[in-house]
Amino acid sequence: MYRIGELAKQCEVRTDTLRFYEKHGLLAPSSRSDSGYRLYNEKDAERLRFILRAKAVGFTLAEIIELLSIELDKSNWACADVKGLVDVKLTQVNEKISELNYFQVSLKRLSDACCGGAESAEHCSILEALESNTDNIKCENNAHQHDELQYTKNCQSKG
Amino acid sequence: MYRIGELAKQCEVRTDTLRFYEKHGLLAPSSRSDSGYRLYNEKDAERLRFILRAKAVGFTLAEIIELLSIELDKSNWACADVKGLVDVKLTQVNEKISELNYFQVSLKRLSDACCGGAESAEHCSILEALESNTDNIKCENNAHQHDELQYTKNCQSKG
DNA sequence: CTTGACCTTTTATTTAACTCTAAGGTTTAT
DNA sequence: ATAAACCTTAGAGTTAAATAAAAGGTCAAG
Repeated sequence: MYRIGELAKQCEVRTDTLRFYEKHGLLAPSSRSDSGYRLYNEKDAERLRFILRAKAVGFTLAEIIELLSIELDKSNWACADVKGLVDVKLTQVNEKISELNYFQVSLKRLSDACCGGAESAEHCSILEALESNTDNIKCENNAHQHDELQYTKNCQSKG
Repeated sequence: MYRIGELAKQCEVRTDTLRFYEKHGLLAPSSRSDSGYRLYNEKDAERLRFILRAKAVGFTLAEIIELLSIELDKSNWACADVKGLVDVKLTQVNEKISELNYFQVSLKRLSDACCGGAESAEHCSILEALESNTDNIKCENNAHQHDELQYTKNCQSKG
């Protein structure tokens, strides 16, 4: 039997987190001491590790509650149910990755167009792109005179 | 001059959002009507479009406030400052992508190990992986008997 | 026997970016 | 003139997952 602090340390979470999980129906200690302290047994600890593993692959707590309800009643669920949850999450993750990839490409394009030097931002390609249209970035090539390495490298490659 | 609803429609945001931006210092209408209605001019509209473009490449509102303060006082800032903001954001985006890629790979591995059929979840590879260790997934190959296509395809490829 | 670490509870705060509600004033079209 | 559509304000609610704070009880060591 572990007290809350012991289980928390073992699984590298905070005691707050364990109380939070209890309040939200993810994990309750199987007993209490005479003085009201939470007492977790090995099965509780396993359940916590299940939760943490599910979190580590991207599930939200709400989704983990679903997984746990299946886990505790496996014979009444099909593989299709479990795989369904995974696949829905996979789709969400892929969508988020797509969005971030778009950010990544856009930011990279902005960054590459800018010399990044000590020159005044008056002709900064980044600001100009945000002023008009991100899709059509002009390099600040001839806008300010300098021969900074990064600038030369970036802007010459744009023709 | 646009009233709030007009500008909102033009830029495909809600009036609530414009009031929200005003409260948070991103965009204030340059004047008010006699009856207190917000009146936005073309410059205000440009500023809103700047905000929306910055949002579209992944900047938070707090970061956009920084960008706007540079935009309004360009000559006192250097390209390095602007590019710095972009590059910091780029790093954050890349980190987030890495995390999501890890989720993606993990979920894919879970999904592929599971037959996804109508069989009982009692031997579901996904649940078993979450019970013990996500890194070492066993296929439910011989655990339940069936010859579902997906299952065969997935699990045979694992040897 | 007291100090400090640990435990209890309830309630509030955090972050981001809105979104909604309530209660009421204004404009426009019919 | 009246209904619909629009505008005003202040303030509360939403989501996710904790995290913190306040006020107090418990336990082991010295």
